[in-house]
Amino acid sequence: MAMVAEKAEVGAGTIYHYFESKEALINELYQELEKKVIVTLWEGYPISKPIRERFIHLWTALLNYFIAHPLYFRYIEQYHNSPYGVSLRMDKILGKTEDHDIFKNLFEEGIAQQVIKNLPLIMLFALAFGPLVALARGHTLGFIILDGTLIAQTVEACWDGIKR
Amino acid sequence: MAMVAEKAEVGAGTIYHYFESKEALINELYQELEKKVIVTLWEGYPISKPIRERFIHLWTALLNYFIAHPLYFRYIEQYHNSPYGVSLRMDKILGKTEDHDIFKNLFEEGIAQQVIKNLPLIMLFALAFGPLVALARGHTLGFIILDGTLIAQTVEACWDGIKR
Amino acid sequence: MAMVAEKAEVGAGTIYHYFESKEALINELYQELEKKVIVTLWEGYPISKPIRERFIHLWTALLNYFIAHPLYFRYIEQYHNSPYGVSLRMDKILGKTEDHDIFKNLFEEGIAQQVIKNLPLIMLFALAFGPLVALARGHTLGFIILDGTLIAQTVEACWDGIKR
Amino acid sequence: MAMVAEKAEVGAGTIYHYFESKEALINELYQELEKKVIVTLWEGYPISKPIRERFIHLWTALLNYFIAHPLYFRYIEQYHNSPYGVSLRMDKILGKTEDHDIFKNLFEEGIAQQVIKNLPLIMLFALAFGPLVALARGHTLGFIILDGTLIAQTVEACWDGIKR
DNA sequence: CATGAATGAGACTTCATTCAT
DNA sequence: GATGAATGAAGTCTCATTCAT
Repeated sequence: MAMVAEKAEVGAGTIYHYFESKEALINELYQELEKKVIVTLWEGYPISKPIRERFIHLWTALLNYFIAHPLYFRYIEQYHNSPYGVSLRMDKILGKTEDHDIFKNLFEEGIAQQVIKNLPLIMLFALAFGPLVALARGHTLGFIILDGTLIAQTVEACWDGIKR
Repeated sequence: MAMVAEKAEVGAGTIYHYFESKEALINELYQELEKKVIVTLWEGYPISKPIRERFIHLWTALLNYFIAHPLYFRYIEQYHNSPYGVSLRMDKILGKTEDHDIFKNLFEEGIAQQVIKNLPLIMLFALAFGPLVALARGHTLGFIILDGTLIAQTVEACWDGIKR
Repeated sequence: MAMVAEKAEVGAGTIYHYFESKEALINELYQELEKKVIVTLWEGYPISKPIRERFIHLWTALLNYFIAHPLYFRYIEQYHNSPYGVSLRMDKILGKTEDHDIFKNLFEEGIAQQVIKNLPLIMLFALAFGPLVALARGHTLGFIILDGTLIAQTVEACWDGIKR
Repeated sequence: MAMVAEKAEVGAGTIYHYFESKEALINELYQELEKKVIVTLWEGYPISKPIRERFIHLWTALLNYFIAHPLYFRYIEQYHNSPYGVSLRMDKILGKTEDHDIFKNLFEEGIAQQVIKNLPLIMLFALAFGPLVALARGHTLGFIILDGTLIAQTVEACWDGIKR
């Protein structure tokens, strides 16, 4: 908190006018970032195009967003792997938050159209986002430098993983 | 450290006869776990079978190991997402540790035989292990219950992701 | 102070237009409550009746007032047992405040008439108000429920303590 | 806690090896003081003498103890008037602690022998200890200087208050 | 070797007070 | 006069590490 206050150039106590506790600050920041991600996903979403194209759009948009905002990505990831994030996680798995809905709907439609493998949603999430997160992390930590070609190849590979 | 000492039923200072610091303890424990994982991967490894079968063996063995030892998995994952893990990670990417070699060799052979997509190794790792980690985490946190069928389907999907 | 401002439905800073400091607020509130107590004591004071009857009136009126206004009592008691109250207390002992005067005069008259024990005033105060405060506290905290009979018995007992 | 540590000439954290929290420290200290008080009360207790003499012994011993240990008295009193003390108080009223038992037994015997007024125990406590506490406080704060004569007169007056 | 009491920097949080609007 | 955001010292507590026994 001391560091946050210093970066914000305010007194230590000032933070507590805006956030009830450290925990509240962490949660609210997470939710703010999540909203931004959702907005990004919807931008230019080809709603009437085939499943595959829509998937590629979403996946690519998400990865690009994380690449463009490495701090956001690190924060979201740390949050997910922290005690703060666990309760929220349960809700998400149960489909209570908006951002998962985009993918959830896409996957369900894909299954119905027999374009996507008939696997539990959670497996499809794992197949689609597991690699994405691994890549974003690798990029953030400086292990890979992702360019358009690589991203295109990888999203294609992910599609191969989930498509029928 | 106090809790570790208590669990170990030794005095707080005793730890420092065996480990130079908390950081050293954490690192050495990680390396110990990693060795165990490598041993597991080699058990029953079908060294002369086709790439695909070998991949399926390794992937399945790894996931099963994590499912059987959720505490090991949690520790390894936390370690990777912590400051302690970052330096080590660099070394790995550069191919300095054994466990990556198994996969590295497999992937390189697969690329050479034109069975596996010609992507940078790091992308293949992401495509293969990203989903695995996501699944293991979901299982550890109680969000999914993985059975043999589900695992078989998922490893197949991962293979679809990396195969040519 | 924040809570006071909220209860008063004013801004936090507004308090400082009316009171110089927290300490001043506390002291002024105490003095206001004390005035109210004194007014109560004088109500229906049987000025021409015997010492005993006057004592019983005052004692009973005071206890009843505290029972009727438990928040006032708690405030007065806390004040007395706080650093704020100590300086004021010195003055009182020295007879500088009005409310003690009522009792002081009564006691002095009682001593002169040889109706009350010839003890230092401060002992008489202790004998008369010590039990009263203990009772009021017990009532406020819910340990006793005082009714007219009990109060009458107790004031009689207090009189027994100070009478010759 | 900082001041406690300094007085004890130990580091701030050291306190927490001996007491789980500030609250625990406060409670344990209180209980220690209470034990000392009880020991004092029993010293030279004239167990086979009349009620009156026993009462005078106990009352005088208690007051003398408080006079001799003003810091103990201040601590005990502050404790009683603090949130820490309230829960304990309930138990006491219900007669669960030893020190009240001495007086409780004495009072009950006195009531049975028709030597003491037939009032609820809590009133007798108020009549006996209310003045004692007031005196001890006055002494501690320097408002009175108590000598043997004064004490003897006051305990007699207290006895007048509770005796039949 | 083993112990565990001691350390003290640093973490989160509260709160009386100020001051620009 | 009124506001309430800002302040920062001070409070309680934690924890990796040391060292005399």
